[in-house]
Amino acid sequence: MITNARVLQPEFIPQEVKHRSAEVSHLSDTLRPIMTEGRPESSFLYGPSGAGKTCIAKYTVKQLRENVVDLNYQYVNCWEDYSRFKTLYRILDGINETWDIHRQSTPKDELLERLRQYDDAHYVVILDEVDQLQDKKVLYDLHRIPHLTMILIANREEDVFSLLDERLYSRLQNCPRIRFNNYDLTELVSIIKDRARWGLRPDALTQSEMELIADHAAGDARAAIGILRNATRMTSQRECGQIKADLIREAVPEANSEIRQKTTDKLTDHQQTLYDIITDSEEISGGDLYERYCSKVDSPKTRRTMRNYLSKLEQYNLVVASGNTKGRSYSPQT
DNA sequence: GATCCACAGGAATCCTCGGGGT
DNA sequence: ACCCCGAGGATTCCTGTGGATC
Repeated sequence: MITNARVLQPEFIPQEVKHRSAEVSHLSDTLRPIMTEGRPESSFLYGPSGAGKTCIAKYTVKQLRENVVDLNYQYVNCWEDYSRFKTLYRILDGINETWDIHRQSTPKDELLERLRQYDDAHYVVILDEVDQLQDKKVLYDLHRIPHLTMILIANREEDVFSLLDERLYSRLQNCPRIRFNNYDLTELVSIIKDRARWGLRPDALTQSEMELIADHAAGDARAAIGILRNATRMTSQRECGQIKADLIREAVPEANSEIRQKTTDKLTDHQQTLYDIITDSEEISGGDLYERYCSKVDSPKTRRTMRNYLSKLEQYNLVVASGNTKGRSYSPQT
């Protein structure tokens, strides 16, 4: 049934993208000075998950690379490379300058210094999930690197801009900001149709099943492709040639928990314990939470550390906190 | 309204780990 | 073998906030 499994993978970038031509041309206009040896501004893409931000950023840079003789680029996921060191390391890695860097042994800001000395083709760096960066100052430093242009990506504008300090804010506040909205139903259907066309046998998926997937994905293309991928896998396991509606419905919770699993995998044992307590208890106050946490683990961390963990869980969209000071409570994200 | 309390979260400091240099 | 250094996590200390109580 499957003719090309690659197109069902989340990181697949298609040859052509649909429904985002305005965003693509806005971004490529911003980057255009590269072609004339100028220095483009950094830009900022924001919008809900699955709205195509990462895909469009990669796609646009890829297009540009096909038209420009020489252009380096690197994709950095700030969720994974959240510290200053890791971010800079990843960026240097994109221009093969890490061959002799051994973790902490390098002097302070040697990495930045090396980037400053970089004097080759223009370098475009995509910083995805930039709100997860621990140290926003690295953005300021990167901003001052010659030949380097950043494409910043985040869910919400204010998550990034509210955390910037004065200097950086004044530099970035006028950068092009490109807003991404959720896909509507027909757009999602046509995205699914393309993937099915590229990756599945022609009769594997009917129009009404595509609409069902799109409906469950609620505007989120990543979710839609996840559902399609899972439904496809389940269908082929049952040695059936066609993806049926009931299997799609079955694939929905699986796709959702797959996405959640990806984030909870990144939690430490202590964070996981806190998360479990919160999911078990529906809603819980900070004090009760700490008590239960202490009774569950051997050597509990301090209250302050727990608060750090909680704000991390909140940032990861795993829990929601309601209330400000006294009487604040935590509940699982629905 | 003054006081107390529970809590949030920023800043400074401490602790630990891993790797290099001597 | 020893010391030193930087990074990053955890802890300590602190200030601020808003509800509860008198």
